[in-house]
Amino acid sequence: MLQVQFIRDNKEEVIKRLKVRNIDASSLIGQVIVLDEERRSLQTKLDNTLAESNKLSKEIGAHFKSGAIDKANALKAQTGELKEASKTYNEQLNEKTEALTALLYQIPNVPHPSVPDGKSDEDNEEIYKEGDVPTLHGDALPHWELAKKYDIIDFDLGAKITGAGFPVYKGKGARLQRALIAYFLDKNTQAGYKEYQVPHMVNEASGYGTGQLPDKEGQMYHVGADDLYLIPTAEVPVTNFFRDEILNEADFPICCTAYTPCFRREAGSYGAHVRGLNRLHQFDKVEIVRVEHPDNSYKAFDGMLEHVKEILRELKLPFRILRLCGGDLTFTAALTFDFEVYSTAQERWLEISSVSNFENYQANRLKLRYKDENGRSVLAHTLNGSSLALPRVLAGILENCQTPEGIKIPEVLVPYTGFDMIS
RNA sequence: GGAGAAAUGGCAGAGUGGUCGAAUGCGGCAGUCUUGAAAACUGUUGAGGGUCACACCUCCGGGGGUUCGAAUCCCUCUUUCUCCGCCA
Repeated sequence: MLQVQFIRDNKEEVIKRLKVRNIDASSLIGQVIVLDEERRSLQTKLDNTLAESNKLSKEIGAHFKSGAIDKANALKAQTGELKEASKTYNEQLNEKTEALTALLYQIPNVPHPSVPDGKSDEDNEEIYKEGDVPTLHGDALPHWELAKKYDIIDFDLGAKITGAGFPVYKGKGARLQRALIAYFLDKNTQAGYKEYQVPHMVNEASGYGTGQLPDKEGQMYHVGADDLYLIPTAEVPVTNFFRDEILNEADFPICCTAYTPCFRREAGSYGAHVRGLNRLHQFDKVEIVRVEHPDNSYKAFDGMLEHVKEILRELKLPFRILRLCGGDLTFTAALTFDFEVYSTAQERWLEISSVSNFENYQANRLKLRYKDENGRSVLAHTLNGSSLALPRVLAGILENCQTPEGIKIPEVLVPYTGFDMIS
């Protein structure tokens, strides 16, 4: 969430920049400022009451010690009123604080100045394109047909044992998945990201920390008996490593990578665009997460883009990069670039990576800070990106690398798969 | 799953109702000494709110309670450790 202090100091700027997201936040912002003033005024009243009460208690103690029981009891009689007052102030203060927090949760991150206006994904700006779209043979198939033809992904079997959106990978398909995971992790660790294996369920506090809760509750699978959530992305457990931490400047940069399955309920999304691997309830992803000094976060962001580019280049997949417009930007991000691979057989672009800088928006929820040179606690910046999401990369490979003889495995993956052709 | 013990500042560890935001040691930082370093010595060193700055307030695993007053007593939750059971 945004810092109240920041909102107070930059009221007009915040409203102006939130307009890029097509929202008029002026009323929300106004309420925040009023509530914060009320909150602080109550805090002062409470503090003063408590101060008086503390003072009396000390005097009572002193009187008891010196044997002046009468004086002590006389003072005791005075404390009741103060106690009542502080109780009332405290309740009011809690109400205000809760109301303020609830409001702050409703305000999305302020977009970076470079974020273009726009309403939907159609307004995203293509800023980069690389790779040649292959010319496929006449019988080219979409990946779900190829998956069936070569018996490498079984959607029906997944539906039988679990439900729609939970595919079973078989034989060379399973091996190719494992190869991609290993390859991505190797690329990431070579680039300086530290590898982690993390729990696939998180508690409520972690959900709040990265912003899945309270708003997107319905998008996560919830295990009621133990009140845990299946992670929708490794971003959640990894970023929450740093919840309530105070780092040193020397700790930067912090670069993490983790492979996890990702679970998403994706309620209400059906139709042609979710066919096959395009949208799943469970999929695999290798994620990169960075915690950075605010001065360095955009440089780190560029570095992440280059890193993802390098991987796609090695896989020889045609891709483009989009700068998301205000309307398509996720709630917590200040700037997001999406990577899309061109699916030749489907004749459409598939999103395979999303790289975002959250600036200090997540850090404020997480209370993730560092000590600056003056010894002050300052919020750090967090960033993350997919490097990469498996299903659509797999779809891209299957569709773009198909030949009449079979699927030709990209060269860099062959050491991982142990085969160069699926036929 | 059953029985018991515990949770205090970066770490270790005192503190069982008032003068405790908290002894002491280690670590960190600054200084003295030194050509420099080490050692020694001196000082300093948790977080949040609040203020122009002070003052002041809150925080001793989380939440609630008793009391004029709680790190200290009570309830509850969580976590850790030991023993038993089960188990990949």
